[in-house]
Amino acid sequence: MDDGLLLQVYEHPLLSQEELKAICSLHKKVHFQRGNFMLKEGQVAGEYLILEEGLVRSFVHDYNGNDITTNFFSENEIVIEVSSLFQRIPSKENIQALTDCICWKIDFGDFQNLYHSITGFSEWGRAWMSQSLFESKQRAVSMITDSATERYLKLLEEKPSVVQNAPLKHIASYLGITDSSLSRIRKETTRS
Amino acid sequence: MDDGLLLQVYEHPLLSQEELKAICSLHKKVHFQRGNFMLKEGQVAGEYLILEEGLVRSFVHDYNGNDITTNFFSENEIVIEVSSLFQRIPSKENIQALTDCICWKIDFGDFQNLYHSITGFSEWGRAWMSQSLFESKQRAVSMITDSATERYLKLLEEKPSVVQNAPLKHIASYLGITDSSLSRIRKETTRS
DNA sequence: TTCATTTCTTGTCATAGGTCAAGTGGTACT
DNA sequence: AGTACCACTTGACCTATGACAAGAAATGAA
Repeated sequence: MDDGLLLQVYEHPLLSQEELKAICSLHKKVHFQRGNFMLKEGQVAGEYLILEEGLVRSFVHDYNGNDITTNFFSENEIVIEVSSLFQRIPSKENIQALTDCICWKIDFGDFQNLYHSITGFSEWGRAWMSQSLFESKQRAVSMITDSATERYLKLLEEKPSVVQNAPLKHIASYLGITDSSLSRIRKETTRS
Repeated sequence: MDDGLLLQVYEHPLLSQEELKAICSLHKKVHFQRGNFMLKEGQVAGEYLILEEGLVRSFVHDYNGNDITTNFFSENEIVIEVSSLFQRIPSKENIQALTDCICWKIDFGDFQNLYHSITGFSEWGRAWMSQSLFESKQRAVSMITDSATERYLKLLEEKPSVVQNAPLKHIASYLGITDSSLSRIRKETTRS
């Protein structure tokens, strides 16, 4: 099994080589085509994915039916809807492949067994989730303190592959602006 | 020990009465005076609190030195800086009592012992954290889809005690607007 | 009670970004 | 080749909210 990627994702001081092997062996390779949904709102997530290749977004619908991109997932990242997976409730979010994707999948049941039998794994999981929470809070603060242009430039720096590969309208809704505005911002910031 | 509050907070299908007792017995009552800091940026959190009485806020500083309130904690809520506590890193946030407070405190070491010895407790913790993550993501979406007035009305509905007890400037920075704007919004929406 | 300080309100004016609508270029299907 | 549909750009105008500044009202300390 070609699991270099997984070893990197699960790297944690409390996890031994044997434990890592056990964890990795429960992942299966899966493919998604551009446009496919990994999770649709209303479904209960039964697994999560580790993205080896491709670009993914999550989004919700606002009351006007417009969709708001809530996150982008790039290579080496965990693609997951946490509330649905861990609280066993229907997802409010959709998760969709923006390009063809290669992923490693692990089922919730297998995950649970590891989580409750390997101390280091539950530590890893908690650390991962606290990092996600931190990033989410940062996003909210950025919406308050940064201008649209600053938010765009930050995204460009932190996830250049998103800016290069995602349609402008998805990037715009992620940044909290209209696509017209993003088009103007891009024009301004490119001309240098 | 008067632990009705704690029993309510730790309510979870996988936790037995004995386990709940063990968990509650590791909490100690502590008091804070209005204005006191429960955590300052730069410190590593060594505990978390359950708020029995009072009102608390967390905040960060933006690059102009202004502070941005990132959250309010009301009675029965867990007052915590997740990243610092679980990743053992210095906090970027401050946590401060807005009124005199009565809390129940549990130390990180005691928490860890429970977390790794009681299956239901690690499930409870994960569920709690995934709920926090959900709320944080909702906040980011609300910043995008809702007007300032709508955000204010939502806060009023969800946490009326905050609107009644927190200074206007903290509420304003939490909502992502200036205090002048909030003052006008309040005037508009009150006149009914 | 007085003075100082903070909190909140209100006014005027400025601006980032929204709305709506038209236009261009690309891609896919028939 | 023609048609339909996206994705993106651009223009003209509008609006919510910010910036700044001056009061008023409340709070707290001496």
